[in-house]
Amino acid sequence: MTAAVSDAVAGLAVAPDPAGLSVPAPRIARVLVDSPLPQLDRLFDYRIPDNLRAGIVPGIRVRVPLRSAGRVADGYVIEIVDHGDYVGVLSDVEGIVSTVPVLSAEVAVLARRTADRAAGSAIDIVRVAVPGRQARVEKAWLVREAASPLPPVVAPSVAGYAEGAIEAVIRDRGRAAVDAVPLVTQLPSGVWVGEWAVAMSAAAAVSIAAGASAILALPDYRDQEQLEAALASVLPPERIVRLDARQSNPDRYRAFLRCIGDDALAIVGNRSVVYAPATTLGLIAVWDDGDPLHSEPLAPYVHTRDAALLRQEQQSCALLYFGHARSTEVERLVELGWLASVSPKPAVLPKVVPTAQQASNDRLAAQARIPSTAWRAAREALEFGPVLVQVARPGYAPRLACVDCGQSARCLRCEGPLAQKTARSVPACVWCGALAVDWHCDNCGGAKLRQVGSGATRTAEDLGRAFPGVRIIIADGDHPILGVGAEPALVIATRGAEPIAAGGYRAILLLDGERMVTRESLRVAEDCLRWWSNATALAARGATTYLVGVGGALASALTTWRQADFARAELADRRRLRFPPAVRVATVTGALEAVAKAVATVDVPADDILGPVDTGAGSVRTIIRFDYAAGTRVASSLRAEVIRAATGRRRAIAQRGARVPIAPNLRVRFDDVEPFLE
DNA sequence: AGCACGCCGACT
DNA sequence: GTCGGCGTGCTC
Repeated sequence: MTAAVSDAVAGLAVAPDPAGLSVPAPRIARVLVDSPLPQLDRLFDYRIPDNLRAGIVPGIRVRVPLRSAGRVADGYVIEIVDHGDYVGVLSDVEGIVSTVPVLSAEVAVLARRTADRAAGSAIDIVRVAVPGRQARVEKAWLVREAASPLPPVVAPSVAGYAEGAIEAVIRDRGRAAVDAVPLVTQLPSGVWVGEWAVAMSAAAAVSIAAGASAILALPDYRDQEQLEAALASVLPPERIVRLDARQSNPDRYRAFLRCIGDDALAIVGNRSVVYAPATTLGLIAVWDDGDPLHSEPLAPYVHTRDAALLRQEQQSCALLYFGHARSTEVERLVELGWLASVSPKPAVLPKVVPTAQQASNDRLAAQARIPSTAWRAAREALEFGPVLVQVARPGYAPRLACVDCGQSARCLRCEGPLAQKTARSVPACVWCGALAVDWHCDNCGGAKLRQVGSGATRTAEDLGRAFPGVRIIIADGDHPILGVGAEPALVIATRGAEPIAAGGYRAILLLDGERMVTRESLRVAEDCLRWWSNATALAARGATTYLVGVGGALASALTTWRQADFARAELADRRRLRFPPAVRVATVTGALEAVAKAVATVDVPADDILGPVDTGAGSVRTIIRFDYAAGTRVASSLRAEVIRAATGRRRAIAQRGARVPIAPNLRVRFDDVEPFLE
C-alpha cells in the first residue's frame, strides 16, 4: 500500500455514533510540547495513527517527533480535533507515554492563562502542576480496587465569625479576605494549633460536605502540619491529600493521582498546590498570602495569590485569603470590591504594649537588650509557662566588624558579610560559607574581628544569664521546632520559626523590631507587621506582647490590632508613588539593544519606564510599570519580544578566540516582589 | 536547542 | 569547477 492509499484509507475511517449515524473519527491531536523554548509555546498538530486511536485522549502524555527524524519530545494532548488549522504535512504521534490523563482541561486552561498574564510559557506552569511520572505508582493506581465510596462528611460550622458568614461565602462561590482569630487552641487529638487552622479546615469541610474539593495553600511545612492536624479532626483520612514539593517523587505522584476523579477532597500543600487536578472544585483557601514563600521562584514566577484568583474565576469556586496581617495586594482587592472582608466576631484583641529600647535597671537584662518593664513581665510570666522571645537573626553574631576601624568585615573570597554561628565557631561568610581564616581588613589591614549584634544563640546566652535556672529553647531554621509544652521555658525564635506553645505563651517579647524595620525593602513595614502579628497570635488569651524599640504607625497598627487599616494607608502611599501593588511592574533584563527594543514596543508613558540600569556582565535592566488594565497588552508585547529575541539573528561574540553564536538574551519578569531594590 | 538549508573562500 | 564555512530559519 502506498502512502497515498494509506492516507485515503485513514481518511475514510469512521466511528459509530450513538444516533446510529457515522461520523469521521477524530484524527488530529493538538499537543503542548514540553520544551523550554518560548517559540514552541503553542499547540502542534499531529496525526493519530490507527494503532493509537483508542488510547489517545486529552490530558495524556505522548511522545511526538519535533523537526527532523529521530528527534522526539514529550508533550500533552490538549484536544483532539477532526481538522486542525495547520496547512502542511502532519507527523504522527509517536507513542503514548502514559494512559492517565494527568493534565486536566481545567489545569491546561489555567496554565495558559497564568502564563499569558506573566508573559511566560504554559509548559512551565504544567511542569510545576504535574509531577514526574512514576511507572510503579501509576500501575498500582490503574489496578486499584473499585473504591468504596468515601464516608460522608458532616459540615461543621466555622467558629469565631458571625454565624454562617464564611459558610455563605463558600456556598455562594464568593471571595473574601478573612482576618484570622489571633489565638491558639487544642484539637481533640491533643495537638495545639492556631485558630486559623481550625477555621480553614472547617471551611474545607463545608465545601467537601457539599461535594466539592478544597485546595488549601500554605507557605511552609510548619503551617501545613498545623492545618493537617486540624483537618484530621473534621475529615476522615481518606479525604485528606497532601501534595507538596518536599515529598519524594513516588509519594507526590501517588498523592497527585488521588486527586484525579470526582471525590471531594481536601488537598493541602505549598504554592504549587493551586494547580492540583481537582475537577469539582468548591474552594481555594490561602493562608498568609504575604509570606514570600508563596512566590514561585521558577519562571514565570506566578504568585499563589494570582494563580488562585485566575482559577477562582475560571472554575467559579469560592476563594478565601486567611491571615493575621493583610497584604497590600489583598487590601487592594478588598477596596476594589473583588474580595469581601470578614473579621472575627466577637473581635479578639491581643494585648500589645510598645516599649522603648531603654536600658533596664538590671545589668544582665540590659545586656540582653530587654527593657525593664518587659523583663519584669517575662520573669513573672515564666512562673506560669513558656515565654516567647522573637529575634531577627539566627546564629551567634549576625555581623562582624574590624576592631580597629569599625568597617564591616567582608569575605576575602566573595565580599560577602561575615557572621559567627556559635560563640566559639570560626567566623564564616554568609554568602559562600568560606571560613574567614587569616582574615584582614581591606580598609585598614587590621586582623581582629569584633562581634556586631546578637543572633538567636547569643540572645539565648544573654537571657540564660538574666534568667538563671530557666530552661532555654532555640527555634530557627537550623533547629526547627513545631511546638513546645506548657512548662516554663524561654523560647528564643527567629521570626517565622516560632513554635506553638501548649496553652499559648504567657508573654511574648518582640526584640529586634528596630533592626527589622531598617531592612531595605519596599515591603519592610508590611513584612514586620506580618511577623509581629503572627507571633502575637501565639499568646495565651490575656497574655501581653511587648514590642521593643518601635513606635509610630507601625507599632500602633499592632497594638490596636488594625492591620487592615495599616494596609490601606500603605496602599495609599504606594498609589501616590506609583509602586506595586498600586500598579503592576515588569522587569526586562538582557543585552542593551534587546532591552531597548522590547521596551520600545510597550505603549506606556515615559514616566513609567525606569532604566535601563547596568547590572554587570553586559546586561541591563529596565522596570516598566503599568496599570492593571494594561496588563494583557504589556504582557503580549513583551512576550512577542522574548520570542523574537529567541528566534532572531544570533549575535556572534568572541570567546577565547572562537566565535560562539548566542541568542540576544532577553528575560522578562512580571510582578517581582522587590523590583525597586538593589 | 539543534539541525537543515543556503551562499562565498581554498582545494583535487 | 566544488567542499564546507557558519549565518538564518524552523520545529505540526
